[in-house]
Amino acid sequence: MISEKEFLEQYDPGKYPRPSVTADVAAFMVRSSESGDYKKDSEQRLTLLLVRRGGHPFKDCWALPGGFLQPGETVESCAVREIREETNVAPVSLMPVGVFSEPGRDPRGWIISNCYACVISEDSVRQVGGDDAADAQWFEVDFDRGEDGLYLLDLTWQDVSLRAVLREEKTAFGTGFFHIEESGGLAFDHARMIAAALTALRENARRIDLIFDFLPETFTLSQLQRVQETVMNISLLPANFRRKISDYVEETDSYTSGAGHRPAKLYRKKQTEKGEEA
Amino acid sequence: MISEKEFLEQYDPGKYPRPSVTADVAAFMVRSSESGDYKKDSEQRLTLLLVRRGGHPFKDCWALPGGFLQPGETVESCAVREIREETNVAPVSLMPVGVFSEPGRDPRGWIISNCYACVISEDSVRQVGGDDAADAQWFEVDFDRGEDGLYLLDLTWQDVSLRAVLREEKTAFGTGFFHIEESGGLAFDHARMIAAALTALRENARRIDLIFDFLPETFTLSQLQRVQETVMNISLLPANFRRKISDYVEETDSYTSGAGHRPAKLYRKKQTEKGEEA
DNA sequence: CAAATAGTGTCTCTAAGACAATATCAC
DNA sequence: GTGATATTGTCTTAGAGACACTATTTG
Repeated sequence: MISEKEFLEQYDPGKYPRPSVTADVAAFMVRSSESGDYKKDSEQRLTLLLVRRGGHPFKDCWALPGGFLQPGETVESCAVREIREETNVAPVSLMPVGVFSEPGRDPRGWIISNCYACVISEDSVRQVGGDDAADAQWFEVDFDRGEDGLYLLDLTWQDVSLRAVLREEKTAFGTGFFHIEESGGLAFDHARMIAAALTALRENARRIDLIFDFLPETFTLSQLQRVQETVMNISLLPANFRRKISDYVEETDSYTSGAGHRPAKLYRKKQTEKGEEA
Repeated sequence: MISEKEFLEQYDPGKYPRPSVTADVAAFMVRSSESGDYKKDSEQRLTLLLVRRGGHPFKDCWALPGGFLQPGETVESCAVREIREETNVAPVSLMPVGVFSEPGRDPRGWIISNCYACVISEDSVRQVGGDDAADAQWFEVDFDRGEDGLYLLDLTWQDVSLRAVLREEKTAFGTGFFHIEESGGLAFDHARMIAAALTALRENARRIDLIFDFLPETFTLSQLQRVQETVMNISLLPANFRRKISDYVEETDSYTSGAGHRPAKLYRKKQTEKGEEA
C-alpha cells in the first residue's frame, strides 16, 4: 500500500504507448467581390483557408492549417496559435468539429487530430494585410448534396480546383460524419474534416450569434443577411430577416453612402441581450 | 531532397513530446422506481454511471468510467469498450461532449481526455444483469441552475451523495463550458465533464431520435413522454407530446395490462422516416 | 427618371401550448 | 363506482414565410 504521493513519483507515462495529437482548423471567411455595376451591391462568397504543404508527407498538397499540440497548452489554444501564425488574426470563437483518430489516417503513424472551425471577418484580414505568401490562400467553397447521400466539395482558388467526393455516414446522432470517396488532392483525411466543419458551420449559423463574427463592428442589415445566406447557402426575404434579428442588433447613428441607391443605417451587435440567457 | 517514402522511413514520432489520451464516458439511464400505489405509474429518475477508483490517483473517489486509448482503435471505439467493460452493454449512439486538455487536469501528467455521453436503456442493463460489483453504480442526477450562473450538480446513490458546484463560462459559442468551484469529491475534473455532458444531453434530447435509446423495443407513449421529461427536467402536456412525436413512432398490436387504469397501446420507433432526411 | 437597395405593414400558414372531454382498466 | 392513465379534439397564440408597398439615393 503506497500513498498517492509515492504513486505519482513512481508513475511513468512512458510505460504505455502514446499518440501524437494535433489541432487542425477550418477557418472560414466571407469575401465580397466587387461587381462591375455601380448600382449593384457586391456578391459574397464563402471561403476557407488552406495551406500548401511544404514538406512530406503530402508535399505540395493543400491542407487545413494545423500542427502538433505542445506541452502546456490546451487543444483550443493550439488551434488559435495555428490560425494566428497563418493569418495574424486571433479568431473570436472556436467551434469544435470532431476528433479524428482512425488508425492509418496519417502515414506518419499514430496521430490524432482535433478539428475546429472558426470564423474570421474579411475586415480583420484586410487590416493585418495578407503577406501574400503563396502557401496560404482563401479558397472559394462549394458544398452540395448530390444523389444517394453523396456530397460534392469544390474548393477553388484562381486556377487551382480541388474536387472531393464524400459519402455521408448514417450516424444515429446529429453530427455530420463523412467517408472520403475521392480526396480531390487534399492532404490526409482533410476532405472529411472540411465536410464535417461545413456541416457544423451551417447547423450553427442559424444561431444568429455566430454570423456576427464574419462582419466588422458595424454593418448594414443587408450585409448581415447576405452573410447568413452565403454561409447557409439559402435565400431569405429581407422583411422576415429583419424581424428575426431585430432583437440581436441595435442602431448606430451612421449611414452608408456612395452606392447607387438608398443609404442603409449601420447597426452593431447588441450586447447582454437575448440568446445569452435561456 | 528526399522522397516521401524515405521521409516516412526516417520519421520518428518520438522526437516530439506526446500526451497520453483517454476516453471518458458519461453513460445515462432512466430508472423507474416502483411506487406503493398500484394505480400510479412508477416514477422515473435520470441516473449516471460512476465507478469507484481502486487505485491512485483519487483512490476511492467516484469517477466516470474511462481509460487510455490503445493503438489501433479510435477514440469512439475506446469509449464503447470502456462502457462495455463496466455494463456489458454496447451503447447505441455516442455523443461527443468535448475535449479536456487543460494542463494540470490530471496529476499523473500530460493527459488529454475525450469525453462522450451515451444513453442506455434500463431494459438492456437488466437483461445482462448487474454484476453487483460495488465499484460501479448508477447515481441519481440532479443538475439545476442556481444564482449568478452557478450550477449545482447532485449525484446520489444510497447514502453516498456527491455535491459539486460549477460556474458556467461565457463561451461565445453554444457548447456548455464549466468551471469547478467545488468538485464534490469527484475525481479529476470529472465534475466539469458531467456538467458538459448533461448540457449536451438536454440540448439534444429535444431531437426526438435520442430519447428512444433509453427505452426497450416497444413502449407506450406515456413512457416515452416521461423519459423526455426526466432527461430535460421539464413537464409536457400529453396531448401536445403525442402530436409532436406521432411522425416518429408506429403502432404495434400489443397493449399494456395490469395497471390500475386504461391499457395503453405499445409503439415502436418508426424506421426510415422523418429526421433522417433534411 | 431608372435602377437598385432600404425599410414597413400585413396576410397566411403552421406548430406549439392550453385545456376540455371522453374511454377504459383494476380494484 | 373511484381513481388513475389513455386518447382525441379544438381553441389560442407565436413565429416564419410570402408579398405588396413606400422611401431614398446615384448617375
